[in-house]
Amino acid sequence: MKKINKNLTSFADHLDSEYGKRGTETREKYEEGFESFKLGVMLQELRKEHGMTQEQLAEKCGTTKTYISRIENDASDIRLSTLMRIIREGFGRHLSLSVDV
Amino acid sequence: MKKINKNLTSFADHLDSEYGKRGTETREKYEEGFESFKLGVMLQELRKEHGMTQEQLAEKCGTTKTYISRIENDASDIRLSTLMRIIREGFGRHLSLSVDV
DNA sequence: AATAATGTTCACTAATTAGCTAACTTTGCA
DNA sequence: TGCAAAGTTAGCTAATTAGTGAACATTATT
Repeated sequence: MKKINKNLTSFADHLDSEYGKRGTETREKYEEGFESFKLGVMLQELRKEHGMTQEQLAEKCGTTKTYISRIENDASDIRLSTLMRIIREGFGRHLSLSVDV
Repeated sequence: MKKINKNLTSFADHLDSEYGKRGTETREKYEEGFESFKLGVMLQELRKEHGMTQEQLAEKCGTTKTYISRIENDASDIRLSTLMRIIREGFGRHLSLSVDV
């Protein structure tokens, strides 16, 4: 079950198919660790879709493969500005934030 | 021109109506200051929709009105985990991230 | 199997957020 | 106008991210 709309990498969709809809047990379990794990997966997926190595991505957004690895493996929290920079400089894309119930 | 879907506060929609579609001059100008300004607006809107004061919001998510004010006025960057905490604890909602072209 | 490429971990520093209290300012209302 | 509530700003400290290079580990490739 992969992306339908190529123009939008919806992490919500990814979550739904990967962990079940919100409210289910597996999903709730996931939500608890939300901050500590989804972002790395999201970034790694993006990076691989773009066929880049960590080092190539790092160069594009002015950091190091060390840092990229840390983020992908959730060894660190991240500033919003840094996340946006990686997505913008690294992938030429744009981070959208939305708040759902 | 306000929200159509009450279940989703789409910031992208907000931006479109407020600053024009991406690519236009006003929007590009906005995008440049992206990190430094939209988040505060988004949080303030949310807070007011919930009829809360900064102090009430602060209490709910374990911080101070001082900090909420700083974020709303973009006097500071923010950690992703902190943003999520505010939205979760403060509004009982959930931050969604997506990456669009 | 050996080598190269890719990715992870370690150790450290510098920069920035987050937390806290108090003072100050603005806004709303009696 | 005057008071109270709400919001902003100013310092300061502690905790954490971001940046860096080197060493180590894993994965691919020949």
